[in-house]
Amino acid sequence: MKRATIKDIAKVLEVNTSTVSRALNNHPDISQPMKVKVQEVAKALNYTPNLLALNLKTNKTKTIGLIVSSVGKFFVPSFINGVGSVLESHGYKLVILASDESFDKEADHVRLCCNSQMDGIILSLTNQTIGIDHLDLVIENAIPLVIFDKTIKQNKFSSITINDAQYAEMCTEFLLNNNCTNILGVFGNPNMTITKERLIGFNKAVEKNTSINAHSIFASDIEEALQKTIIKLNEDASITGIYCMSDEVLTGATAALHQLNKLNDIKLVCISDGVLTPYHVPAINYVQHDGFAMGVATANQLIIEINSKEKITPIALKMECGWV
Amino acid sequence: MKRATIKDIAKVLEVNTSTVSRALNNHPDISQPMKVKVQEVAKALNYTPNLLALNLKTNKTKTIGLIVSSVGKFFVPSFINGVGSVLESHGYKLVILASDESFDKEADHVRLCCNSQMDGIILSLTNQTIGIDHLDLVIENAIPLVIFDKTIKQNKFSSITINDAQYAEMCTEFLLNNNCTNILGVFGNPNMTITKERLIGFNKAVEKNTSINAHSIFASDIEEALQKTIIKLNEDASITGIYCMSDEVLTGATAALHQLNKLNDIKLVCISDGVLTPYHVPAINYVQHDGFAMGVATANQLIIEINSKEKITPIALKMECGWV
DNA sequence: CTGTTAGCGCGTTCAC
DNA sequence: GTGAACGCGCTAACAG
Repeated sequence: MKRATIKDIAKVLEVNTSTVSRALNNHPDISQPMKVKVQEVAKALNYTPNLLALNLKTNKTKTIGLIVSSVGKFFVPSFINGVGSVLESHGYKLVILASDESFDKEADHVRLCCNSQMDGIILSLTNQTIGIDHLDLVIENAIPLVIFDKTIKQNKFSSITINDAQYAEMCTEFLLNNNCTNILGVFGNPNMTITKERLIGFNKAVEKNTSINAHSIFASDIEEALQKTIIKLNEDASITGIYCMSDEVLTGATAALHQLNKLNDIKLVCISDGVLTPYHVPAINYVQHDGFAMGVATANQLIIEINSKEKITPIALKMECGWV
Repeated sequence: MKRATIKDIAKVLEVNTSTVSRALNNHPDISQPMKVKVQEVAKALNYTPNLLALNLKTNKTKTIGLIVSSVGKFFVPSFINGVGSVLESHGYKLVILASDESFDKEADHVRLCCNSQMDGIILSLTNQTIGIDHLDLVIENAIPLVIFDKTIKQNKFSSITINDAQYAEMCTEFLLNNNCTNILGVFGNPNMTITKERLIGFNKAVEKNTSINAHSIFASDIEEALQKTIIKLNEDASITGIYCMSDEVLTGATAALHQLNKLNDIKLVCISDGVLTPYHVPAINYVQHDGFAMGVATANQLIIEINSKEKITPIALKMECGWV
């Protein structure tokens, strides 16, 4: 049986479709008895509004696009859950688009979001992205867009991040305060602003104290972090503290320590989303960069911008992170 | 500037909208020069087709709904990437809906998918779901739906799973072959069919050999797995092998072994998506339940059913898993 | 209070 | 080869 439309229910009641439409939308002009009758027939016919027709009419889709390099193990899943929980309560759907660290794909996805008339976009830049000209389309179409976590310097869109340098510095100082005089910083992909910022914080802490010996390595995935950490620790056996900028590199570094049987000799500290980190043994100190909370904040900002009538001035929100 | 429509470009060329439409769709009836002119104006006006109007016309949305308990750390992210990679190449968008292990939410999301006229649905049941009556709506609307991983006995929809009992048995036998005579099985939420199946496999292996002592515990999250494993190991110090049915409980069990300092004394084996497991030290043997591959298979099956003209007879695909 | 009409943007008859 | 007209399902402006 084909899906019922307001036309069908209008036919049954021998009234006009617009009457039905207004009755269903509880319009004040419609009499109570009529409303009741319409409701009944609607229920009997299993009527549900055709959202596609509504979309066309209102030029809204109640859909948000989330463009992210990929749905990895860390941070992003929590972030998605955070975004999802907010969007759901506002009746928005969330479309996931993976850019796979390719700038072209990122641009494609942005285009897709615009062409599909999405009501908003949430974006985390790839490590290849060095400009935001590809987002001009978004501005032309007046689609609210919020950038989170991985961003670059810009002032056209709101961004939700943390103070990367500050927390990296905090972590590094923790090592120094724990009598580590020779430390290693394990960083992610060097192209990312987030990496550069965290490196700045690391160096800042190191430079405060001239007696410190510091190394740093960059790794784009777990395996690379593992290999480079092993090499570094073999080169310099006197390293006693490691700062990891993310859960991903932490996983590699931890495996390296395991393999070298140095898990109890070297102090670890990291910036982590805090989901798996609590299960590290020996216990590990970390600054919690809560993905869920950031997802919630990002989604909320996006909703604000969507609902705002006037053009909003972009904000740059730095979220607070706690020490665990 | 407002978005251009075929009307706008028709006005510029002083032709009818239908001419423009046909020209853009490369209809044979349209003269070559006209096609060229239309293309040019379209480009000049930055024209892109309004997908919303097309959706209404064709009753298709090029959108697939993925309903999953939540986007956790294990398996699901890889699965999403697998699904996404296939869907992208077919021009479909992927909407993520989290049911949060609530049957009501699952039913709500199914309803949403139907009302939004999604072209297909991919579903993993919550651990509360004991029937599929809430999917009748899907059948009425003739929307292709594929169930993966967490399912129950049914014959209305295609399902993509693994032979849970078989691989659980295989894992357990591995322990027995490694001289473990007292073993512990760590399982997930006991409501899930997947848990029951894996328990069956575990028990089957155990029962083959009467001299084996076996325990089993059930845990719905990492923390519970951690706590219960500790208790069990304290109760019976002679346990020398642990089978973990998933990455999640493995994380808890590993933490327990760490804490009890038994990591090198107890043999671990598990069914894992194989993303973090390779970094376990000491190395751990596992049957790889590849999330990405399952995502690809599920998406492919869904595409087949979407493209099929006739009603398809559901298949129940059991994917092969490799031993690592 | 309810009916009529028009239109969202596009594709598709059926004419000419 | 091109134009006119209609319809997808729904809402809003205008009547009465």
